[in-house]
Amino acid sequence: MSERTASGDSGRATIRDVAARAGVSVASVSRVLSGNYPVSEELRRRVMKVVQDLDYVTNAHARSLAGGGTPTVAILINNITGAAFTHVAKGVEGAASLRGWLSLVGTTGDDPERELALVNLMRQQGVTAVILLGGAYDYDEYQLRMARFARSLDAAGSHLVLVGRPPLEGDVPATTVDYDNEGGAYAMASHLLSAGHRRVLVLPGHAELTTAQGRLNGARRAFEAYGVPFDPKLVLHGPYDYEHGYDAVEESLRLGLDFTAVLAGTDVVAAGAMQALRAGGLRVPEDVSIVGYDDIPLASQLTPQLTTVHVPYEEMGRVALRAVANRRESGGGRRRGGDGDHVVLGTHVVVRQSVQPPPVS
Amino acid sequence: MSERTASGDSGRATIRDVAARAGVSVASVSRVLSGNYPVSEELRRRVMKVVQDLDYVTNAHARSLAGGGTPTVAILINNITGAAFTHVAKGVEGAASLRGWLSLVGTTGDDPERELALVNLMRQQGVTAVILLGGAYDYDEYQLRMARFARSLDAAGSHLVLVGRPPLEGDVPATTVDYDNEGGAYAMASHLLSAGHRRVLVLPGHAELTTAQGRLNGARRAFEAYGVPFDPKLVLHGPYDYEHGYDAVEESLRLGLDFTAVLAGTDVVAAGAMQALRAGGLRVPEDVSIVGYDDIPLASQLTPQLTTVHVPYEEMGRVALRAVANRRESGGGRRRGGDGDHVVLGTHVVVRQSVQPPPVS
DNA sequence: GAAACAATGGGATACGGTTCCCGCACCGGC
DNA sequence: GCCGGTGCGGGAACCGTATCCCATTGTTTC
Repeated sequence: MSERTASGDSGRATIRDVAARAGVSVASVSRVLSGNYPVSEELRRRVMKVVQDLDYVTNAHARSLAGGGTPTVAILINNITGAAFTHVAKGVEGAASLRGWLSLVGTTGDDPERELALVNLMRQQGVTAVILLGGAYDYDEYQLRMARFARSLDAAGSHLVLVGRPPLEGDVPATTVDYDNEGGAYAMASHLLSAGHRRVLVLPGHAELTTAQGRLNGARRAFEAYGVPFDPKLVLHGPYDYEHGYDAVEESLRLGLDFTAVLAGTDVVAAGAMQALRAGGLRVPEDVSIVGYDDIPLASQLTPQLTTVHVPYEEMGRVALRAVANRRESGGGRRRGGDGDHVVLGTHVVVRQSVQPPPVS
Repeated sequence: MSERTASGDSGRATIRDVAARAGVSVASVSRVLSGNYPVSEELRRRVMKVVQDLDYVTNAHARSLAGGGTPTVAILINNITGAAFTHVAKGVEGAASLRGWLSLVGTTGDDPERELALVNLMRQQGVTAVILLGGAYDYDEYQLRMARFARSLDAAGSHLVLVGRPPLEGDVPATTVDYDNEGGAYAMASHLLSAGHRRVLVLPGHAELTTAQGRLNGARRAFEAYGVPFDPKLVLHGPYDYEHGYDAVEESLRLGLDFTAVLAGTDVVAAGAMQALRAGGLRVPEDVSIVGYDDIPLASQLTPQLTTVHVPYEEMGRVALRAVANRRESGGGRRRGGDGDHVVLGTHVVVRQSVQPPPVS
């Protein structure tokens, strides 16, 4: 009881403690626990007994230093409580733990500094991949920044995955999992147009956000396809939140803008817009129709239930993780430019109750 | 270029590579990077130059093996996309990264097996604390199970934190961060009673869930205090989701149950209930009043805006992390039973627009 | 019956850092 | 001019595990 193998020792038990107590070598304990080496039944029993007595678990840090270790993915997200991308996180986490992988989570809060710090922190952790969630701001510097991340992670044996943003230009070692953003917006706008709406208030989101740009483009293309003039004065940019939806509609009503439908950039914005319409004495959808984007649970919980664009967020998360896993299994070779580097998932309109033909004036 | 210090080497650069390239010892590089040892300006420059050239980051696993390492907390949650407890996660993560700590996230999906597996996985990772989020099922086995977790983590130098559930009985090394659940329900029910409601449909949640039990008890106590008979037939148990709220109310209307208000176990349940009332041709709050619990963003986005109980979820997360940090700084001594082991945060009613006196019949 | 072989356990080393301990150089004071 | 002190850099011993390589034992084959 004088040695450091004393069972009452503070701190956690080591593999040496187990070996000593079971009267076997350290190597044997390791082999019993790994299970990838022939071991006699007698030895296994002896070791497992002690493992349970000591409530021993292997030290993950030591294990990964020595070569093994559980793969870990880092999920970087703007805001955990955000509506849509938490579903992506769920998809990633679910697929990861299905394989016994771990998930680290970091929130960037839209702060480039924090983003950089987190990427480096994750690089230190030796994560298998860093998965960046959510639309990006289309600044000039952005492409360079991401390319730097990608190369940096690649050099460290890790990998960058972009989810929900456009792919990087040039020969950059990164994977992108995207959805047909513009196509969804096109379909959604077409739905309004075919219902007879001609003057539509568009709330696409922040002008610099890639997501918003895509949604606006899709809508505009639909108008062109229908030969309907697209009025830029009916486009109001702003953040993807309830307040913006409310304020934008309230302001539009105050200014007496003429519109019979609202094309909101997200379901949450649609919820705010709907509330403002009601506050202004208008009925939805009898007086004004309204559609959203994302198809989060909220959409089917509003009254009337919201017609919106379904985005397969959770599936995107699963796809992202699968891409990482495949890459790892196939040796992570330098087979860039092939498929698999950029996956685009489809979107579709979910018709509910918030759209009607415009009232006859 | 024959040695493994060659710069074009695959895999990440090591501290040895940096040392060799800078022509200094490994110890010096470590000291420059740690910054906790006097180093000449000349040496610092030489080392930092190489660090940047090689884009070197220290290996977190090696570092924590050797003693240092960034503290990491594990957040275990039922469902990332769940409404209320993601805010706790946000609070934890925010407070953690403010200190440079990392957050691991795992989802249990209400599966005890997965919970156990995750706790062990986190123990392997040597996390500073495991933070368990969300109400618990009050099975007999539960207390024993948690006590085992607590001791197991404690023995490994880690610590268990329970958030949003009642504290463990007996001398167990765990910290609990709780909110005044029953008090909030009492206040909420009182609000309905003082508005004149006497027959209230109560949807507390699953009967076995500690959260639901507390909310039901609070409501019952309020009825007693007001001298109003509490009708058990008006209590419907079920999951905390939109569908349950909808179905429960629909069924109640079908059965012709007599009530003038709905006391929902959560805001999401209230949303479902509200929808079902409308579907049944009833107006809210003119015909039936309705209240929720949690005060998630959804509450103020419903029409009418929901009167509910505010629970300081994000703050609870911050408090949980602060408790862990304090414990760590003060040596994590065995000062159990003192304060700080159980923190209870207050709740309060947020009055909005979903409550009116009952209609005169 | 001896040799070749399969099965299984042990010793030693490597993984990439941190930190203790020591040495060297340069300084001022008596 | 010599000694003690101070400032700073290097060598080496760990941290806890996986695994390579070798030794031992029991078994099969000619």
